[in-house]
Amino acid sequence: MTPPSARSRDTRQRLLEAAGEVFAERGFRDATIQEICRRADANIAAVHYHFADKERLYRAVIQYAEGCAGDSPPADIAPDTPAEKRLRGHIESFLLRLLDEGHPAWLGKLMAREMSQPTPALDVIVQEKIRTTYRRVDAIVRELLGPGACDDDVRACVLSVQGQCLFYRHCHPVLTRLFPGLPFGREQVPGLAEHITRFSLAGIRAIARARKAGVA
Amino acid sequence: MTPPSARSRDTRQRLLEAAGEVFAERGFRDATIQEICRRADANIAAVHYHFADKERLYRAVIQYAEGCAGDSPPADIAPDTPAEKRLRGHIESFLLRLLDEGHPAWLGKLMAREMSQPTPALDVIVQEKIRTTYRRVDAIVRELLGPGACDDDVRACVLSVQGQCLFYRHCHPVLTRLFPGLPFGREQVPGLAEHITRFSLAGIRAIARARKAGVA
DNA sequence: GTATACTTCAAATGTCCATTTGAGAGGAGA
DNA sequence: TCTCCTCTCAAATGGACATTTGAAGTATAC
Repeated sequence: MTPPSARSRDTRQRLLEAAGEVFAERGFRDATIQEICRRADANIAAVHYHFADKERLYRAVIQYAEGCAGDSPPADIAPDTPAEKRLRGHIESFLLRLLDEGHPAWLGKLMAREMSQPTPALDVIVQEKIRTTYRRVDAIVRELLGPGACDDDVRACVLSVQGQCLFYRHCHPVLTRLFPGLPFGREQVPGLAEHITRFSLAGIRAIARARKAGVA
Repeated sequence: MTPPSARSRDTRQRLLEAAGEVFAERGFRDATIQEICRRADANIAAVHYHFADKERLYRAVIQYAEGCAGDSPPADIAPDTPAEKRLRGHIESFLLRLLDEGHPAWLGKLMAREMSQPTPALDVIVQEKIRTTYRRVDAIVRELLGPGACDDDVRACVLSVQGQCLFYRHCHPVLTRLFPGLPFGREQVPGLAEHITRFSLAGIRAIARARKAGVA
């Protein structure tokens, strides 16, 4: 047994990157091993040597992606920041992850794909990533809604916030067709975050008021 | 030349319905003609006889779907209804179209699929359907925002509303995993519509206020 | 330097489907 | 009844890919 050589790790790495791109662009089924290997500049058989088969390659990509984008709560935000600012911070970093075309550009796309067209990998993703993000937003919204908030209201508000953000990823193809001139990339994130935050804060406060009125 | 017989139209029809289901469930690529024909109780070759090939079958399904779900603005709402009520009406009927598991259950799913994973058919859909829906919401939001509203604000608000609605379709697989007990089907539409309307009305008003403050 | 395990390679192999084919059923009109 | 269509059927055909194979190549330990 020899430890994996540098060359081997290299090929493996290149395959993961290339596969991430291709899976994100085309989806699991439409992605071909040939194209992945072409982009990774590797032999067809390399995939089967390093990952056994296409499905396990896909699983490895998902794991790799999860590792890349650490949990990344906007780390530069102190925990005692007011909830309004934390909401703004979350929305901005979430949008950035979704719209960024930079390094693991494919990460957001891949996740979005899993959400609307799940493979067995989704179960793992939900457990390990989505739940964490959800809890963070849950805490923020709960604080904004105030002490008496019922779980249903909290959940609905969290989903309203996340829904607004995810829209720009899921419906990107529609947006580019509906507004041919307008860009929806990382440049637009601050502006979008500003809007979604303002919109959502007002929404959350309205739910809080309605709740109190209803209970009283 | 004999006009298409009743039997023929029958088979064609059954194929369209079955294909709609299967395409919605599995996507264009993963759907197999075999399964479509099995569900339609038709022979494999029937697809090629009636539609020439898989792609043209798909196009026919899209057209058929567009025909089915007419433009369906909540028709029972008079045009002079206040904008708040019209917003509520739109949200409810839009959600219903997205979450309904009834007759053309696959319609919403198919559209959602096109949005995040477009085929060439998306261009047509945008032109013929999405733009229409967009314009309707645009008018409502514009009225709510008041006369001075700039186009950017209107657009952002429209997308916030649509984003919240579409979320429940696009992320349905995630929701069922994140909240295993909770249902997200047509039964839930009134409650969801209530929340999204309240949330969005407050959001839109906040944007209107911010606009005025910024301009003044 | 050579033996051994790790890694790459090009060329099969096999499978899953879309698509084609040619032979018939069924029905309307002469 | 005969004939010409329309429509259905079961069995090929063919292509696109994932996967396998066995022969090299390459590094590392000794």
